[in-house]
Amino acid sequence: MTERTSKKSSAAASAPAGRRDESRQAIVERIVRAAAKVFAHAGFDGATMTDIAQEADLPKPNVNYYFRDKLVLYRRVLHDVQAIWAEPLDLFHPDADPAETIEAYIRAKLDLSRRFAIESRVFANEMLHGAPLIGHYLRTDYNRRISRVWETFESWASKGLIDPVDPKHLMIQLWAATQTYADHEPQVSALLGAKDVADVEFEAAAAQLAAMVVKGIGVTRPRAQRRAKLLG
Amino acid sequence: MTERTSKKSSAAASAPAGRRDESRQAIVERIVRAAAKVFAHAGFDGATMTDIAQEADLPKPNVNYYFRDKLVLYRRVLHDVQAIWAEPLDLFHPDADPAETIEAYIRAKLDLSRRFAIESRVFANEMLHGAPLIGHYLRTDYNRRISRVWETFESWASKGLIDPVDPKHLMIQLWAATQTYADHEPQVSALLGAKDVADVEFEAAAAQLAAMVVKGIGVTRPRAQRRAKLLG
DNA sequence: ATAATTATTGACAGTATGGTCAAATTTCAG
DNA sequence: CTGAAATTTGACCATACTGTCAATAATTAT
Repeated sequence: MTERTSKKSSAAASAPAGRRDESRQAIVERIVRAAAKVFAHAGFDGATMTDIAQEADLPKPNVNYYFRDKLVLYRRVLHDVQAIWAEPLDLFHPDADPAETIEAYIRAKLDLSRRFAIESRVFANEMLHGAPLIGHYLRTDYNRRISRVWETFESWASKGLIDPVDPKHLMIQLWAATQTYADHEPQVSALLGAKDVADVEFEAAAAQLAAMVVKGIGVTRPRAQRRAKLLG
Repeated sequence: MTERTSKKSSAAASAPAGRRDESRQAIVERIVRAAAKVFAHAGFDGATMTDIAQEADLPKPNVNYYFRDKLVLYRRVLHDVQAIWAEPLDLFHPDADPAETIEAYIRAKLDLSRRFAIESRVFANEMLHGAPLIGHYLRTDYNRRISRVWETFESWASKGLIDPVDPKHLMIQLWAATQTYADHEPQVSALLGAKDVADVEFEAAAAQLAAMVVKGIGVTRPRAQRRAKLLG
């Protein structure tokens, strides 16, 4: 993810022909970061290239040099965002422990909300506007990836480890409950009396949500014992 | 909410002096509805007055005749939205039944998501952009109104009717879990294999969420009996 | 009827924004 | 050192959008 100097066709090595690749990477990343910030705060239409350039501390045409137009830049941001958010789904395995898995998932999602609040908002914005760009991804890759989750819940239910629940609604609701700490920050902060998202007690949120869900879907819990056996 | 012909200062009655009040009301409402639709789909910056006018089937300057500028129109939309969403909070009373109340709240919120998906998205958008306009409302009126909820949970917990939970996190998470059906429609639809929000099984979503929460926070349930007694 | 008030609408001015260009400037290969 | 490729940047153009205006029409009070 850092080194990408792929095909050095002949010999020599180093950069393609005109500039230190390192700096280029750094600049691109700086622009993407700035763009994410601006997009998150203002939405696609509200974000101006001037704002993004300013945030990246670059003259405006320079941004256009690295990203042909605003849409390309937005796509790039969205791509990065999407990659971040797909990961916690992989926690679900048919033979994983339900309580542990659910708790880990909730913690992972809440952790992302805390650490990547900006990216979360970009994603939410895209969703709110009908997902014109990532709609296809949702209906293909994402759906494929999450099908593992359905299988997992089916397996758990058939083994009697949990109540029979519709995992789809559960996952939708968990997604929402965890994202909201980033996406609805003003409301969350107002309710909790916190200054901003950095000031929120994520640990408490995670613990309570996990406990409620685990208990609420009737997870049977041989957790402590099994864990002890496996680890010690 | 329909009739509003308040102060007819002198006698005669009817309109102020130049036009049928009825038509005016209707037109204003048409504009607001159109604006909500466009704002929900495109956000404040993405929405153009031209789009709004077109959606309302009016020439553009006519919109500006009824609403001085875009911001005033947006404020009006936001005001209506906010009024809709505050209501379900009033379900919470210290001596109400926890299971019934929570279930009713969840159903009410999900029903709003279904019936007022557009308005929900306008609200979400405002929140996503830092709530520049309703931030103050959140920190004052809304916070005052929701304080009743905290008292209610405290009362329930002290009576041993529920586990001791932090109602703030619970309400935040419930809010999110119910709003998401409107705000993240593309994702929800993709997961459920539904065409759109109208095609979603809200009944299943509500029932499962309510059951999970009620069980998850350890609500003791004399519900069926008490209810039977009260109703005859 | 007549004047006053309210509403409608085509045309337009002012501004903001996205994206381009061409002239520097820097970097590197040979 | 020299030329080619890459990069930087100020100036600029075309477009889109907001809000206004003035001319016109509809409506009502007197």
